[in-house]
Amino acid sequence: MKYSQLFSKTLKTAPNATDTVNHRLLVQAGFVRQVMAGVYTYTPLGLRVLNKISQIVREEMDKIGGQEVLMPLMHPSSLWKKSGGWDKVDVLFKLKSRTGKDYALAVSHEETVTTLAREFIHSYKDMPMSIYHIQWKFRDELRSKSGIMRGREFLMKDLYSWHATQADFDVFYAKAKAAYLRVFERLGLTAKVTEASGGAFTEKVSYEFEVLSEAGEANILYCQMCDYCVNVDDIKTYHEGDDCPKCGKDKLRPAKAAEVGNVFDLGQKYTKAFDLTFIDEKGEKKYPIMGCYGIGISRTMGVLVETFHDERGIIWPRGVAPFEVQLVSIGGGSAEVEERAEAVYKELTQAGVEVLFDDRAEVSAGAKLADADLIGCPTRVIVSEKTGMQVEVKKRSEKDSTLMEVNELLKKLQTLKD
RNA sequence: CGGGGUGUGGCUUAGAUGGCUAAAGCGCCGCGUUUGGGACGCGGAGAUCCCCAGUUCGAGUCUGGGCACCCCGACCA
Repeated sequence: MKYSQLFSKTLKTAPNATDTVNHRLLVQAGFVRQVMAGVYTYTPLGLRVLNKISQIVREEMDKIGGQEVLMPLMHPSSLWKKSGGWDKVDVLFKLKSRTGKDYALAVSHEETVTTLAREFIHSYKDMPMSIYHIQWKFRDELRSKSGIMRGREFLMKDLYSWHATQADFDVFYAKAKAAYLRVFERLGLTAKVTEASGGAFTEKVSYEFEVLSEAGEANILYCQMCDYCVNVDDIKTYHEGDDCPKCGKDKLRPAKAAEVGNVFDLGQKYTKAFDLTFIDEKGEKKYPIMGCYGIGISRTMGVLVETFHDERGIIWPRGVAPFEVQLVSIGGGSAEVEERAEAVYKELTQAGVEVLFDDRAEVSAGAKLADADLIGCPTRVIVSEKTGMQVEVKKRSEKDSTLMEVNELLKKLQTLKD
């Protein structure tokens, strides 16, 4: 992609009315635009990141046997009346059709998915089964905030699983937790498995995946010697300074964190409410055990910016960057530099490298470098009169740059991929 | 939903006590000079001053109502 052709452009002056780093940088660098409170448009640049996060999540869900589906945003009110959510869920958006019928916008998809599963799950042989989708959710928050970290509309991956026995559920639950940790590791984030309440979903303990962040809303207590972590807003048993209940080797420390994922043991709550039954080996009719597992895709994008940035801009981890390389030509007056940069662009692109090529001839070197830092692609490549037949390569996260041949650069990029 | 704040070209803002053609920087268009950390000159386009009422000879400015956005809190399937 050539910067001159790119739909979005960077802003020189920071946007007004942005409370958090992710909001300011994402707007300034041109990844998102706010449409109204808590609702955002993702530009081509922003959508690339969202898609990369989705893809990593998708791969890990597929690995544990999840099958991707796509369920709708708009639901009939009957679905929500059946579960009680129509009256109980205060953040539910409700709407009326022209003929006066009631509909709801998806807060989540337990109702829809359980209804769907009734069609296909009839026997213990149909389980374990898990399906997921990546779809927008709507929640009528009293106050959205923190940029894309708490929107009224947000992208979420939600997976649902059904099991004939609790033991089978427990096996899958552990697999799902492990998959979540792999997702966040691939995203470059350290997520703590955190004990929390099940909210309106279940009486049981649920697990949240929390990333330490000042922009987060969760208050957690965690142990630095082991992986113990608890959400203190939900579970008030522990206090700051208490000995770790798991390893006992350290005192619990308080921190702010952002919830990027969660897993719930729903038991038979929804299978009973929607009368989803199966026949077991003995011919007896039973309700499956159900689990649900969410990852906030758009929130995670915000958390990534909160986690990876400096005073100049965003520093995207390799796996989620909109482009792997930002190629900058300096000395735009020179036809020779232009030609060489164009050739490097072609060579990298043809080798399968995703390149954002700042081909603007009339823009000063300083402006281009500042924009490259702001947008935050992991690798910056400069072609100028100084670089001769080589290119200057610098990591966004590092200070020093190196001159090298394009071939060397390609080899290096390949190594990073593996 | 309670409290506080803000609404002026695409963006960031200035416009005391009401007054003449609404100002600047950035961005945009044209011409020229520039090109290793946000260059410069000259010329130009672009504004229903959030909306609706009202007060007044006269409203971006005052009054009332509404809407939107932001912050703090509450809420957060």
